[in-house]
Amino acid sequence: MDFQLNFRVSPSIFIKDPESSEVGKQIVKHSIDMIHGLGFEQFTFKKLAAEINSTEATIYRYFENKHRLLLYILNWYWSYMEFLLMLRLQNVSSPEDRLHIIIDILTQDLPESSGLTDYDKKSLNAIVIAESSKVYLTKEVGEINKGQAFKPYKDLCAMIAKVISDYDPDYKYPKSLSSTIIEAAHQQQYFSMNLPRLTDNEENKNKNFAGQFIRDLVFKTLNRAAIR
Amino acid sequence: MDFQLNFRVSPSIFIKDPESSEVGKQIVKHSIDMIHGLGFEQFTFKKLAAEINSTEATIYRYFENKHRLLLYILNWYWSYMEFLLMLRLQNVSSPEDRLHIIIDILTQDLPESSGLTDYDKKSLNAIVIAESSKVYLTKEVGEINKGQAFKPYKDLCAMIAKVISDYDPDYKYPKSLSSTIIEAAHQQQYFSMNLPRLTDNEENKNKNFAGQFIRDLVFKTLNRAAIR
DNA sequence: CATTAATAATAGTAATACTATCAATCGCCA
DNA sequence: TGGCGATTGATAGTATTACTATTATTAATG
Repeated sequence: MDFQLNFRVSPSIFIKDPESSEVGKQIVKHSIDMIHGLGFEQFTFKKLAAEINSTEATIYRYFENKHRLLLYILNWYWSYMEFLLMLRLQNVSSPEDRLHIIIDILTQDLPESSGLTDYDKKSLNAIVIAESSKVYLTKEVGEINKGQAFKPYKDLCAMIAKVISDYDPDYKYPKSLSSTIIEAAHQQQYFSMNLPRLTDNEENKNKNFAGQFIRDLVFKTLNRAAIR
Repeated sequence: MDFQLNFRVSPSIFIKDPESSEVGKQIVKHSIDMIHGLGFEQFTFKKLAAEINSTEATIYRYFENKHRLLLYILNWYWSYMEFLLMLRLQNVSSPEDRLHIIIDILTQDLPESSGLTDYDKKSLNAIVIAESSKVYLTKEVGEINKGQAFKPYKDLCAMIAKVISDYDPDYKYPKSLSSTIIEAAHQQQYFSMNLPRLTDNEENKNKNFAGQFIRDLVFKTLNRAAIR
């Protein structure tokens, strides 16, 4: 269970590794809560510094700007998701069952701290839903991408795509379907909460609406491989 | 052909209607080009003022802030899309054909100015792909939504959902499928250009990749209604 | 021609997004 | 124990952003 070892973020994301010191960990931990509370736009390093009783200068020694910090958080999340998937899929051989598990993980709240970390999972979940696309929807995508900072996202996407292909080897768009369901999982949750008329979950009554929608979508789209 | 008449944005979006004056039109027109060129984050009212040889103060008389201006642009776009759909669907009765047309419109570039407006369609298209989700991914969604500012998006979504239901009356998620394909159309184009490994359009060779993927997805997901 | 409305010009404020400097602290090695 | 290096805190400062306010011009209307 060497998750910590597995979590190797590209050093291009940070200036100094936040895992390497106590302040660093505080920065990440509290930024998750604050970005959730304030929204990414209203979140500033000054406010974060006040919160952790440190200074802006210190935070700038770890991250170039708040966008990189968000990117770091998302990298952590994507790596964690891949880890979670590996864990939950390890004894499941049927591609169909594997797909069900993947969809559950994508659409349900993160499991409460299993001791691995002390990040607030509710906040992290909310950030992923509301802020994650801001991480790539920037003019700097190209630069960031060169620095390998989207690798964990691509890996996660490739891993899911692999299961899709195992289930339906003839399907032509495994990676696009994979990125689409990852993003749709966030979107449909966000819309359910904020713009429910863009969904069929009006009143936002159904807790696992996104999961049901995506499950239906995926299994109608794919044809189970013939059993040899 | 009373599109101009049809385009009624909720007044909560602007302070003074930009359609009501020459400066107003310049603001919108040039902001589209500049947001495309600089990206939304780097775009400022100061830069825009310089571009149109006006002042910040003047722009602030039209829009409270740049987010509202982006919202205005997107409102225009959503209304325009609905108009385009109505136009192209008016003589098509088969739900299947209607769906094909919808997917084409969602995934292809906007048609070059038919004289209706002088907005640069290339820039507008790029903005929609790269910036549109920022319009709802904000802590102010609730406020904005109360002001009816997402009505054109919801209308567009409902219109597409209606065609989906005509094609497959038993399908349970017409609106979610509709919002999902609208968003996926943008995403898959964005990923093809910037993070192609999240798609099956590596090297970004295929010009209408997003269209093909979505077409496949939609028609596999839906079951054509039995003909009575 | 007078009145009004809109804009330009200018100035100013508070907050943001940084950068720089230097002193205090802490761990570690000699 | 004393000193070295590395990290952080404290403080200050700059350029830019996101506005608001004031007054002078200009244009449009009646």
